[in-house]
Amino acid sequence: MPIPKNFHSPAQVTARDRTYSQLQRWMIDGTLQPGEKLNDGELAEALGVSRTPVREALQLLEVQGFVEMHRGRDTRVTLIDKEDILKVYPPLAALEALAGELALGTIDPEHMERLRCINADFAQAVREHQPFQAMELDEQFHNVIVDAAENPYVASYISMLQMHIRRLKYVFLKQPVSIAQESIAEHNAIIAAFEHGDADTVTRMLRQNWLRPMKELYSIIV
Amino acid sequence: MPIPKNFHSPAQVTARDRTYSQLQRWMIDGTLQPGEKLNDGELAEALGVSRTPVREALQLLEVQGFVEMHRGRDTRVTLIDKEDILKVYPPLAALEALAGELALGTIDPEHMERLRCINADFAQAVREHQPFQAMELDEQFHNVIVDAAENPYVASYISMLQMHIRRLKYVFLKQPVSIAQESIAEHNAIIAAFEHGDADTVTRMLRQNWLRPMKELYSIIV
DNA sequence: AAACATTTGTCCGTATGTATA
DNA sequence: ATATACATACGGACAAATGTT
Repeated sequence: MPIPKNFHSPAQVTARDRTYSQLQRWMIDGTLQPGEKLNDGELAEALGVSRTPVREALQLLEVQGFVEMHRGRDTRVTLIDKEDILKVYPPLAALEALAGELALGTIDPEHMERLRCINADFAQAVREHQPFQAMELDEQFHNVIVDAAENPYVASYISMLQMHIRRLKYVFLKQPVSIAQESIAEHNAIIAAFEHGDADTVTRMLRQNWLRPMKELYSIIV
Repeated sequence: MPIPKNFHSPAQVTARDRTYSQLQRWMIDGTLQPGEKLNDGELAEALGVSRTPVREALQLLEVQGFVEMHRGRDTRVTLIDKEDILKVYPPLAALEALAGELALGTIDPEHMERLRCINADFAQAVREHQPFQAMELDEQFHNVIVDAAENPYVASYISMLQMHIRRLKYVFLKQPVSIAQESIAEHNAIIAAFEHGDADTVTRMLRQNWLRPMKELYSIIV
């Protein structure tokens, strides 16, 4: 097993990073509910670290819109409502359409193979009614396109929006939503459009592949 | 002068916020050059605060892509090169096009009046060769549309990308760039398209109003 | 109206990690 | 290879601000 020489050690994950990841997970899966008050001292004790890394993690989460900090008053998980669904998906659809457009010029055979492979697994997960697996594979499919686009500004914002969407799904549905059949065909259409260099179809399908689930999710909620 | 009742105090600006704003300004205007090493202790002394708010400010700037922190090694202003111009503008154009699309349903007469007013001032600033004024008014014009769109996810990312573009302009040109005449006409076309509810023209012109300056800036650089 | 309780903000000392001699 | 210098990460105490009794 060849190990890269510059394997700059696993970059010892810091207390702040662990705290950040854990708090984000808890907010996404609903362990920390929207509107819930966060006491940095309590969190520090619960996580076995001091207040400093907790505070730093909370500030990062504030920038991302997961928490609201009120100077001298309190810190709370941000509230969400049904309408947030209609606010989060459109920018994601727009940026993924852009990513698709950019990827047309940089995508290589290896990327294409990954797309086909992931979509095959995705189709199987849908057939076998494994909603969590399907959701993960759906995200992986889109991440291949984002990777191919080679634009860090686009990539970082897309991943942030995906985290918000995860929270919306978990909080509103309490469980992974079963993904519609249509996605499989849409993914295939996207793959074919990449093969043909058809920019218009790539962007249109990528948009649709996000906006259709948005409407479905929105219509399910009370 | 009517003062809102819930005027939650001037929100006493914290040391962290001051530090954050100041460091960001310095990175944008080139006082802190790309690649420059940042010592939190030195910065703390220079700004008259302790290391904590400096560290916190640096972490926020890291998330935004203005600095890179290497655990136990150093913290530096991120490098930029010519190609970054081609990476920053497209997502901004895509999101502004989306903002325009969303704003079509929410824009009101007051917004329209502000657009006309700002563009008139913008035209004057261009005529009188005041590039800095013109740049500010150009940003204000676009911010009206973003405000009207009422989507915080879109708004926050657009403002971040605008900061990056400012840095690119300053660092590469050493001075505000004189904005092309075309922008005035494009702004008028955007205003007219809003009046007619012409979604296609709104999105197309907003895209063009960013991508044209991108190409100009890119072609000017070495 | 003033003192109190609570929570966040800041300071600074120390520990830990990284690179160099 | 080990030690040393330096920068960042963390911890705990103190200060400031806010809302309440």
